[in-house]
Amino acid sequence: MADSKPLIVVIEDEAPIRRFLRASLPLHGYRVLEAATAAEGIRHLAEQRPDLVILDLGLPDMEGLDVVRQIREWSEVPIVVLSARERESDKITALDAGADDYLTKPFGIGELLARLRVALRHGARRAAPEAATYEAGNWSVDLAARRVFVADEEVHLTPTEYRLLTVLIRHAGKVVTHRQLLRELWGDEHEDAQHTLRVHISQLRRKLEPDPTRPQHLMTEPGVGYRLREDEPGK
Amino acid sequence: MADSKPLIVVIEDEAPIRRFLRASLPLHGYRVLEAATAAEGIRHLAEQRPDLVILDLGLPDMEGLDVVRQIREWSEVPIVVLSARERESDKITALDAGADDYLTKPFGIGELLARLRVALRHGARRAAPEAATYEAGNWSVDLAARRVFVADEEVHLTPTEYRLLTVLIRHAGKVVTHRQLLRELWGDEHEDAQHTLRVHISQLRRKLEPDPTRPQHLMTEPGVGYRLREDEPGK
DNA sequence: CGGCGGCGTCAAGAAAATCTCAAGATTCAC
DNA sequence: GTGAATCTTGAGATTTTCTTGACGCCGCCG
Repeated sequence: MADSKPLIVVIEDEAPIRRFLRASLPLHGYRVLEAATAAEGIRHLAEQRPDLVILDLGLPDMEGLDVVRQIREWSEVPIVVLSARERESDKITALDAGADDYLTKPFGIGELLARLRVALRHGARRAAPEAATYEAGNWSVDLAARRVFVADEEVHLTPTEYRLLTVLIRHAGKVVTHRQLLRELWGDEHEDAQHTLRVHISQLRRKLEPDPTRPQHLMTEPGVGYRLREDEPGK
Repeated sequence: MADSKPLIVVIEDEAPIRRFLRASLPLHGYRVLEAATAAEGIRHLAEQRPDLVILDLGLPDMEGLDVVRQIREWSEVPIVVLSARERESDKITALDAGADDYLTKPFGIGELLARLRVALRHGARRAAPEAATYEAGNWSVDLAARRVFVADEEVHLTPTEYRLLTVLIRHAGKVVTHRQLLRELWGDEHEDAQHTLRVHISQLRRKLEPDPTRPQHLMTEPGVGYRLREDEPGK
C-alpha cells in the first residue's frame, strides 16, 4: 500500500462528477475504481480492499446512510462523503454513521484532495486490512454480502441476529460485555434488555451451532458476556 | 481516558466563541481547557495531553499554520481548525500541515460536535494498541480479551476469580492488604468476608499454580494480605 | 504439652445467571 | 387491515458461581 499508488473506490451515480474524478485523481497519484451503484461499490470494496472510499449519498439503489452503516459493519476503510445536501443534520448523521468527512457539492478539487490526504493519513496508521469474510469452524460469514453459511448451507438470520453476530465477529476472540452488546445493538438507552439478548444468542446458536447445547464458538462467559471463539491452528 | 470524559483544549482568542464552546462542550460530556494564545495553548497541550485540540487560525501571537506545524512536530493529537477564512487554499495548507478537520465560521454547533466525535474516534484508535497482557512464569493474562493461559492452556476463571487476579496484577509485586482486596472486590461494606477471600485465592491457586501447596506467584503475606510475585530477571 | 489464631481445602447449600420454550407485541409489506 | 416475520417478554428448568461452615495444618506462646 505504501509502496504503490493508493486505490480509491468512487461510488457515485452522476456521470459528470465521476468523469471529473476519473480525470483528476490519477493525476495526483491515485488509482481509481468506479461504481455507479451502492451494490457494485460494496462489491469492489470487498474484492479490492481500497485505501479509501468516496461515496455520494444520492445513490439510486440504496439510502446513502445505510451504505455507510453497512460498510462500517465490517470495514474501517476511510469514507469521504459527497452530497448535495447542505443540511446540518444530514452531515451529523452521516458522520455519526461512520463517515470520516463530508463535503457538500459543489466542492473544490483542491479541498477534496487535501481531505483525501487527511483521510489516507488516518487510514495508513491502521493495521492490516480487514477480511471481507469471517471463517470459523464450518462457518463462513460474507460480511460484504451479509450472507451466512454453515457447512456450505446458507442460513437465514434476522436483522438483529446478524448484527449481533457481526459485533461478536468484530471482537472475535475477546469477551464482549453484556453492556457492550446491548449498547451496540440497542443504543445507550436500553442497557437493561439482558433477557432479550440471551434469547437472540439462543436463536443464533440454534441456527449456527451443530449442538446448541454445547456451543463450539458462541461461548458464554457467565457473569460477563459472550465470546466468539476462533479456530485455534494447533488443534 | 476511556474511563473519564475526553479533554479538549480550545485555543481561540475571540471571547464570544470561547464562551460559546465553554458552555456547549461540557454539556456533551467533554472537559474543556481554554487558551487565548498559541503559546498558552501549546503549554496546555504539553502538560495535560488532551484528547483533542480545537484551534482558531486567527491568533494574535502566532501564525495559525505554524501552530499546527509546531504541534505536529511532537504530538499526534487530533486538531480541528476553526477559521473565518473560506479560501480553499487556506483549508488545503492547514489540512496538509497536519490538521484533521477544518470548519469555517460561522459553523453549526451540531456539525462541530459531530466532527469532534469523528476526530476522537481516530484518536482513540491510535491510542488503543496497548500491550494489554500480563506475563509471569508460564502465565499469560490477556487483559483485552479477558483470557488466562497457563503453559499455553487456557484456564477458565469465574468473574470473582478474574477480578481478584486483575487487582493483584494491578499491584503486581506489591503486597495488597486484605482490606484493600475486600474493598475492591465487594465494596466498602463487606470488609469482613476474609474467609470468602481465602477460598477464592485457594481456587485461583488451584487453577493457576502447578503445585497449589507451594505457590510460585500467588504469595500470601501472613497477617497482611497477598502479593503477586513477578518474574525476577536474574532467574 | 496443649490451646490459639491465621490459613488452606473441601463440600454443600444458597444465590445468581443463563437457557429454552412459547405466548404476546410489534413492524412492515402488500 | 391482514399476514408473515421479527422482536420482546414471561416462566420454569438448568447451570454456574458464590458463600458458608467444618475440619486440618502449622507455628507460636504460655
